[in-house]
Amino acid sequence: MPETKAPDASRRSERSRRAIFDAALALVSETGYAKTTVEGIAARAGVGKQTIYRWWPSKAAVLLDAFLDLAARTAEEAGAAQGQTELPDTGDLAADLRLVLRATVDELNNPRYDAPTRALAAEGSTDPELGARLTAALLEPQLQVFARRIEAAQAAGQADPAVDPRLATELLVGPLHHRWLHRTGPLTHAYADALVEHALRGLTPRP
Amino acid sequence: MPETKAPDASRRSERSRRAIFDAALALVSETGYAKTTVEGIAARAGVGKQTIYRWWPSKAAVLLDAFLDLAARTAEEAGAAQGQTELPDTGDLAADLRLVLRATVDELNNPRYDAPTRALAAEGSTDPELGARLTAALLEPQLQVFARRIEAAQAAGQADPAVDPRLATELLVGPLHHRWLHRTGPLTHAYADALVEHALRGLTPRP
DNA sequence: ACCGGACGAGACGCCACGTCTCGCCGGATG
DNA sequence: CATCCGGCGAGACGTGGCGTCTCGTCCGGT
Repeated sequence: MPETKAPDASRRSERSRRAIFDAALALVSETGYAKTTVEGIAARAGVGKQTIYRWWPSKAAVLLDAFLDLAARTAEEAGAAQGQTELPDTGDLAADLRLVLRATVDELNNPRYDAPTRALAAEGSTDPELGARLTAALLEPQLQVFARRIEAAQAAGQADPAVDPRLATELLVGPLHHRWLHRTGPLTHAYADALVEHALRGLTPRP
Repeated sequence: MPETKAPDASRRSERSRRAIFDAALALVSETGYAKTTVEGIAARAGVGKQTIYRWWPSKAAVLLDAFLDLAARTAEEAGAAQGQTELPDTGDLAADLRLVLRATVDELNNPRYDAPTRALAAEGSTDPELGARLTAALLEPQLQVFARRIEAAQAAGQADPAVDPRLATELLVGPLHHRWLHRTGPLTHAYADALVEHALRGLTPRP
């Protein structure tokens, strides 16, 4: 059963694909995700609706690919060919974590990223399939940056080897995302620094 | 300018209000938030659409009030007259935190709460006004439970008095919500316990 | 030169939205 | 007890986006 559908990807128009990405990101930034429609994206991109529905199942899927494309392009021009494959390691764990966490703060505060990220997080929390794609393509690589740096610190004796690097990562990123998502307080570099310090030191008083 | 609208709340039908809450929660649980419609809620509740639009601005607002009503009722039958005003204090900070965090885990794992909570979190992350109401009515009281217990621990010398109780709370709740929202791993009592331990102890190795 | 399939454009039925207009009914007032 | 006011259930209505479809057109590979 060939599922009655089989578009030929080799014939796909790169021009249309890019135009759709640009239109989707622009509309979401300008008018918000809720008011953005597939028809609107198609019109802005100068593209037929069918061209969108041929390649994506939903508005959210379009935005996800558009955002991944944006992230890949900005990452490419700002560093190595691939995403954030490498991580800083100056030998000072706290300093390195502060650096990356501050960068995360800046990213979440950037209006260009904030609106699409919120929309995708919202959609992903409701739609498990989209959420899985979002996590795998966007969130997981970012978490790996922290986890690998922490593993290196463990090997160097700078961090407790008994701690699961994954849990340690969530201890840093979780509060940050929580405060951002629920607008429960300001997202500042100072907050990122405090998070690093307390995650490393713990809350128990020192003798 | 009376804004051309002024429904008389004293004449409101309690019967219809409850029926709308029941219908909204049932439909969201059965068919999901996305497929739930205002028309569907009205039909299921045996109510005119106008009765819903007279009292709520949107589907999300209805669900929020319905969920608050549900939470208030279950909290009332399970404890004091008001919400979670009081918190356990056995003198053992770690044990008390484990208890509350495990309860949070159970709540997020309960399908009856999971679906509406996800929907509200999604809507609230996109709609700032609804998000503010959600945070104030639901999230903030829960965070206060942790914060107050931590403050008491600081007064008793069980926790570092220099740490902001609010930040300490986020250190516990943030990772939990993060893992739940992005389905990034299993939500278990063991995870709650590990969170408490590492938040208290920190990641730095002990000499 | 040909041919197939993606393309832009837009028509189509469908459905939920949000507004409106009916009588109806219930509980407050005189 | 009679009156009246306003929320009530019901549903009609215009609007607009959804997702599918059918056109020619155009372009790239054979």
